[in-house]
Amino acid sequence: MSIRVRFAPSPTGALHIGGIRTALFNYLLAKKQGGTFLLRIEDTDQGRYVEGAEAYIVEALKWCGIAPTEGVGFGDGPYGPYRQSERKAIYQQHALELVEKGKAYLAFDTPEQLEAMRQTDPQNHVAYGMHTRMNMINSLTLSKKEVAERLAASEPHVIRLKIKENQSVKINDLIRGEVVVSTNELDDKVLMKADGMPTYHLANIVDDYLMKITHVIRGEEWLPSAPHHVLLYKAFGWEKQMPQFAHLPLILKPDGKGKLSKRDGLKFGFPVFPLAWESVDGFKEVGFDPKALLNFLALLGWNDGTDKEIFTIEELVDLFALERVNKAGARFMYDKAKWFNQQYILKNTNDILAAQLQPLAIAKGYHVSLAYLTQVVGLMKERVVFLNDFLKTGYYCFEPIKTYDAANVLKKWKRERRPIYDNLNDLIETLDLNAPVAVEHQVKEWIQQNGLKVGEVLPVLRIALAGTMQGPAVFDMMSVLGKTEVSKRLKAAFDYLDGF
RNA sequence: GGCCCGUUCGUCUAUCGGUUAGGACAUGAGAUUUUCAUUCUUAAAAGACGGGUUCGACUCCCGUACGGGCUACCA
Repeated sequence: MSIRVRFAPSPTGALHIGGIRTALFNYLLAKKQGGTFLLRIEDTDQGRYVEGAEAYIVEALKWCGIAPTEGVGFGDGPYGPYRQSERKAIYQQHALELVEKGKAYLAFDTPEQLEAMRQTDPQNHVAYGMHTRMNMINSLTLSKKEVAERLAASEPHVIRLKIKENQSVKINDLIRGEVVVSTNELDDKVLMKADGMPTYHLANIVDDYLMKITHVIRGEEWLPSAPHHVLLYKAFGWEKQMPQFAHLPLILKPDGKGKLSKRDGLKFGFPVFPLAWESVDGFKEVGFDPKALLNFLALLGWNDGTDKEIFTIEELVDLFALERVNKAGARFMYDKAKWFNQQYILKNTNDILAAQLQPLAIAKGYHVSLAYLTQVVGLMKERVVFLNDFLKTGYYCFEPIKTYDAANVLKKWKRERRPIYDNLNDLIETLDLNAPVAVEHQVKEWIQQNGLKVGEVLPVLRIALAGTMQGPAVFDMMSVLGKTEVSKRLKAAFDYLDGF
């Protein structure tokens, strides 16, 4: 039987990289085993629903290249609908089934009454459960008649799972091994809310069962409620169909203080979203290659046991194994993420990079040929981390110099030499700039003939061509820029330097 | 507070009882280079602590400490 996994985010905003990694691991396992990866939208909290979040999730998964093959936004499938808000009746029916079986009960307590219960011992958290439920207002303490009356008056109520005492619940986690918890520690979780919507716990179990999910791969924050989930499977009599669990280690803030959250992007100054959200740039906007992002995320909590760090998605699919996922949380380090991107820039061919760069160049108003972009890529590749950097640090390949960083060069610039420099410009016009090695040879010869030093001429040329002291080899820049542009820039720079 | 999970260089990690504890990021130094970057060489850098088990423990067990998660009619 082929496996079925699911990514089930709640549309409360943008997905962050923690969610992406969860989706990635689901994707990898599904691909590796030839199974199905589906997207289910868990929109059961009407209060936290955010317009556009669902579309964002779909787009983000597509951009990352880990698109599900079934579910919301991906053509649905045989077990729809895949949006929980559209399955209300199913949950209602299942919750009632549990009530009838005596596994769950109705509770009419008001928020004030719940608060009063909790205040009976403010030091500790008092839970609604086996120790307290008989003091509360529910179908366990009320007579059948009273319950019927309250129902008839459509009094707000929830349905809670009735946890039996003195039992131990075992979770066999694929990553953590066996985790055992006593039911005495468990509270009577709400299954159906007063607004008629299910809670995560009920919806999740019912859907995973109905959608024939075989592996639940989710974040570690769900481990504490896993016992409830196991109990729910038992209550329904679905033990044999119960999926296997794998709770992933959390992705932590760079300072290690807590799990990474959506606000941390602003706080620490790096992207946490795949795509821009509410005017906060995502990895895409910053210039990440999604493949590099995925590669980085895959290594946050997983490795293949070797020193290898750069993996294609195909390799990840091939090598992935839940058994090799770590247990401890991993801090998100932006520097390492950048390094991965740089590696991807370096490993891509100039043609591929140029093609990726073209839309960005056009967006910036740089209407240049693909051939030219390919040359620029070759020139700048080794000093760039993001695709956008070609356009930013390499702007002088597309437009005239904006500012000259002439401070260092001025020491070497001597006004009386202007005629000699003009003479150099004349020389350059006679050369074939496409042969940088030869040009270098000839220019150096010229430098010698004029009694100058390489160290005093090249910096001047560099400033003239790029405006900055940093950058590619001077003669390579000449080759890319072309004779007309080089000549123009030389004249402009000489004039500028003369102005001091 | 309670429950659960975790703990190897600053960070991500390898090691599945016997290693000079390896790699990568970041950092320092050097080489290459007209500059920057790339590349290469190199340095510094770790098994939280205390008990066991064992001929032998980073590895297994227990405890402590520390960290994280959960503790909602949120997911």
